[in-house]
This record gives sequence, structure tokens and C-alpha cells, in this order.
Amino acid sequence: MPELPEVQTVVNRLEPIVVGCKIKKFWSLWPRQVIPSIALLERGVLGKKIIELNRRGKYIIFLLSDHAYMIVHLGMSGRLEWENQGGSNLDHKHMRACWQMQSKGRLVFIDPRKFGRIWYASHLDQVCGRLGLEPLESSFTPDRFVESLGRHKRQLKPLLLSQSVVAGLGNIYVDEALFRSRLHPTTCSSSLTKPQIKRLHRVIIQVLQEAVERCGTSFDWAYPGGSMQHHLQVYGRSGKKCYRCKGVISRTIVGQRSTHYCPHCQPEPA
DNA sequence: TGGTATGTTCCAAA
DNA sequence: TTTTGGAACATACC
Repeated sequence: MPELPEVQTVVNRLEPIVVGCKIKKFWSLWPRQVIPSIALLERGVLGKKIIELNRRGKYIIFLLSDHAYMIVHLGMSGRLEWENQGGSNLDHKHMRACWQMQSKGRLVFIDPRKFGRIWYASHLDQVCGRLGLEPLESSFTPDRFVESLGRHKRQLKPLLLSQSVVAGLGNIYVDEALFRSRLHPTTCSSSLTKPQIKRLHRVIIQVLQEAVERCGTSFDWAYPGGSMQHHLQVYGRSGKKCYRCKGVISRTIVGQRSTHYCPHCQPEPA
């Protein structure tokens, strides 16, 4: 379930519950998901209190009482859920890790596809150091976006998915942002005019804010609870009528990812 | 059965 | 050095 709005929704829900909790036990049965290792993460977090819960891009960041970090990325199918003690004795089918808190209650990590990751790190940059601008922060200004985009010369869609210019966009919201800014996904970043870049900057913020307000997009078993799926304009709408021009939404592959766009509103670059 | 899936990383080639 | 394309990771659904 993992783009910025879905991750923010998880953080919003968990923050009031887990901040202040002291970690009593940790287990994981899938060593590849835990970095640098299950033993080192366990040594780092046991007995530590969670001081803050934050988000950076698609990463969920636990600040611990010794000022080190535990960081979770949900991958394609990961979920983090809180369970009060005795609430459900039934373990989930795809439970991959669990944090037992001293005050009763536990945090469980459920991840069918095992693409999620859990880190223990003394510095945030060890995990998040290569991330681009944070799109819902005031530091995401049109000028900084222009400057960050200017360092690359790539097709827009793969560039926005790379996390290196803007952090947190994924396949759904890149398609939505490009549609709303009327840019074809394969447009070369270096060919954009300043007004086009400023419009793209504006719609990225708009789309992400709207999705956060709607608690993200829910369209299958992986992530329940959101309502943004009812307000998407191109993603998942191939073959249907464009809301703007009444043409037909197309689907193609760009950078190995399924890509939805309106050929009329987002004309292919020359 | 084969195609598809909200993500990231590594590698080879250009 | 930067960009691009392919494969890998692993599982579920239709």
C-alpha cells in the first residue's frame, strides 16, 4: 500500500498510539527484510522508548530514546498494525515481524510479498540520504523543484518515480500528477518550460494533499480504508472516457511500469 | 495458466 | 558519469 498518502495515513493512525511505548521484544522470521540484521536491530531497539513517529518519502521513521532510528518501508504490500493485548490471538497469515511493547499491545508488520524492509540506523541519512525534496513540506518550493529537476535529463515518469527529485511519489500519483499538468509521461525533463515545471510542482502538491485527506487509495486486498480510488482521473481508467476531453484513456508501459494517460490532453513529445 | 500488481536495487550496456 | 533496460526479489489475485 505504499505511496506517500498511504504511508502518511499509517503514520497518522499509529503516532498517538506508539509514541511513548517501550519496546520489550522484537521478532522476525525473514532475515532479508531486516537491516543490518535481526540480531543488530534487536540489540538496538530493545528497551528503547519511541520518542517520535515521522515520515520521509515512503519511509516510516521511529525516533528512539537513544536518538537512533528504526525505519520501516512497506514495499508493495506491507502493513503496520497495532493490536491491543488479547485483541487478536490469531496471528496473521503473512505476519513477518512483531514488536511487543512493555505497556501491553504490539505492533505487527504484515507483508505478503516480503518487499518491505526494516532498518536500524544511528543516522537517518544511512537510509534516506538519497531522497529528493519532501513534497508536502514548505521547503518544496517551485524554485527548488526547478533546480532539482534541472540536474537530470530523463523521461518525466521514471524520473519522478526515482525518488531523487521528489520523495514519495509512486505509480498512481505520478500518473495523476502528469495528467493534471497535461504532460506526457515520456516528456524529457530538460525540455520543460518554467511555467510547465511550476504547474507540475503545483499539481504534485494538490494530488498528494487530496489523497492524504482521503486516506489514500484502496483498490485491492493490500490496503483497506482509503477513498482516493474514487477520485483518480487516469490511473486504472484505460479504455474509459477522459473527464476533461471525452477522449479515451490509454495504457502503455514506460520504464517497466504500467502507465495511464490521455493521448489528447497529454500529447506525445515531438 | 499467464498476466498483473501502490517498490527498490543491482547489473550491463549505451 | 548519467541514463536506460532488464532482471530479481516473492506472493496473491483474476
